[in-house]
Amino acid sequence: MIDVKVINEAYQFDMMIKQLENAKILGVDTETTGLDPYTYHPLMISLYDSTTAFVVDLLKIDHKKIKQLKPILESPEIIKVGHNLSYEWKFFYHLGRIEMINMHDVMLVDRMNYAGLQMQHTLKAVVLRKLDIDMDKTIRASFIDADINNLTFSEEQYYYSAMDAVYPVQMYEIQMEEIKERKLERIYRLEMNIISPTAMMEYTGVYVNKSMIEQMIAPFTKFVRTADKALQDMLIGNGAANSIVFSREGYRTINTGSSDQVAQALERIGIVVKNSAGKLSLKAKIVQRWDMLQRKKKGKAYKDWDIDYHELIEDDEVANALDLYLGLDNPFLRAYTFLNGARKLLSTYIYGLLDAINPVTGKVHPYFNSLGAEATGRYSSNGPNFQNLPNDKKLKVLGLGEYSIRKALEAITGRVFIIADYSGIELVILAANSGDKKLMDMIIMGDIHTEVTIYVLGYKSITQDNRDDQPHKLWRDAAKTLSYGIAYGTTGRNISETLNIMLASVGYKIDAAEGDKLIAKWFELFPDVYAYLKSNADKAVLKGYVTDAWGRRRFWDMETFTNKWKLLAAQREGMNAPIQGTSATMTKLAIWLMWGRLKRNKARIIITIHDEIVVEAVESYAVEAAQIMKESMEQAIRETLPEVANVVGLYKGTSVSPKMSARYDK
DNA sequence: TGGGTTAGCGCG
DNA sequence: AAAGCGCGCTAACCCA
Repeated sequence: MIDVKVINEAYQFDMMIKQLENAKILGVDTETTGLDPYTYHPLMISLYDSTTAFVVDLLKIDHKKIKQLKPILESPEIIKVGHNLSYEWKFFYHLGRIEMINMHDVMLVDRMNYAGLQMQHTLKAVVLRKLDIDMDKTIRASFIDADINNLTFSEEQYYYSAMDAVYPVQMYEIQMEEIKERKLERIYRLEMNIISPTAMMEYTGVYVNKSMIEQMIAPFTKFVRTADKALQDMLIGNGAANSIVFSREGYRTINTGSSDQVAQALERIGIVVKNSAGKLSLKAKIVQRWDMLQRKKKGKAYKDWDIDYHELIEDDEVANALDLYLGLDNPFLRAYTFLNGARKLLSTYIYGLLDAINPVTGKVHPYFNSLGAEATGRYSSNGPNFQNLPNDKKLKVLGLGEYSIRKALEAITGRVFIIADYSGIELVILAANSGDKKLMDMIIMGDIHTEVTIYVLGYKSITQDNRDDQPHKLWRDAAKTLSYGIAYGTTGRNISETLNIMLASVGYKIDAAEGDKLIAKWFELFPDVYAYLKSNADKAVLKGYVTDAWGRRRFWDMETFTNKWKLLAAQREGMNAPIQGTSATMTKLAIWLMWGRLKRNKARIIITIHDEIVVEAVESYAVEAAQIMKESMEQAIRETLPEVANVVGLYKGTSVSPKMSARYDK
């Protein structure tokens, strides 16, 4: 039985501190009324030094005393063990400006040790697997939204809070053993190190210009409403309506937000768009493919729709945008896909972003889950997701190019953003890991995509000088898609479908078999890449895991391989995982390196998007910060891809190019 | 009403 | 029938 000591008087707290100073290992857990440090109320701190479990009752202890934990939590001698420690990190930083170090996060370690196996990583799930203890969550304390004016804790609640610090300590040795077995020591250190910069990123947040976003509501709503009304009128006028519903807002035949309803309505008038499984689908890619094929068939069984948006729509702006959208020929599909795109931006990024603004800081504080993509090791972001904000091009295609979601993210007064990214890093990794000298040379010396355009697609008119002009750019984009597709384990069928759409305007058309030939041709050019990808596909299937440059592993449940499709999926995933994993490792290392060098009060890492790192720095420090970022990112390349160590110097400023971006201009 | 799933789409 | 990798979010839809 664990000895639990409740701390509710100051002298007890002081005695606890004395004892903990001698600890070697310390379990850490906190209880609060919510998830957001700026708005929640702290309730308890649980600490376990492997002899005593302390529970500090923060309803009774002065929060100023939390600062006394600083030497313990910041001690490099005492290892802090907990579940999802970025949460605890923010807690102690917020309440005591404590920067916890030397951590072992049982949640992250479990994600790393079982990457790809789709397991649960809650404390309850990990404790069940590692300690064979079933934590009873029904008795356990939950204090979300608790009314602190009316709150006292029961003995049971103290006990169960204490256990949240105890179990992680009991799992420590077991997990360390697993790490050793898997040879994950180096990745483990990196993942634990970046807990601090990750937590700080979340804590710092990003200022979002609220009024800039609010100004987008009216035009975007207009676009959605107008396109919706046009589509309704077109469906009704052409006999696709089963019923018409009148309301205060107007009339409608279907809910255009339902792709199912739209697909069925279109089916009624002979517009039957199906995916390869034969199911009705209105996915953009499927729609584009269908539209292209119909264009070819014109004059046969194809009904030519004579619809003029300008007759249906009063607003010229919307009608003009609809005229051009995606180059689709069919006016129904054009209206629908356009509507769908505009609606997505309005709901997810305009309203979504406004909802996410923190009432205390006025900033948005997304979570950055450092092993969110647990299969490959990449970060993910949520609440809101800052890794998929639409770029300006997307808005331009919709005819809303005068607005920008990304530009609404602004550096705070007196600071600037510095954005540094690895460009085309996945192909660099592919070249380095496979040892394919030819691919590496093409990346470094010339332009890989232009070369592939010439040698694989057989389009010879492109040169380094004309590559950005049409139609050459079209071909180069197709070559780029082919190269990245290959790194993802693509198939001939997929390549044929994708390239046929991309190159439709120049009359390009190949079938699946010809797609296979293109892939084979690509591999003829880069034979070492073929051998490398093949060996990873084999490893995934035969050993059940593959490794990245630092030994990061992705696993598969080999029992599922009796299913042919799961086996094929594992081979594709096996080809890609070491590439994505190495890229993730590289970016994480860069984050760790710059975190150690950037002056905390002058520069903060605020966002990471896979191969990009954004820092917010005071203007006078920006040049120095940019240099530190550049050096950190280059060092990260050298330490993850030693093969290219001598090469990096050659593309100083291109492959690693911190761009100064002064978004602050008030 | 509330949770889980599906379709579709945003990003690298 | 399934055939490019990795994520998260919204709305619709289904079921209890």
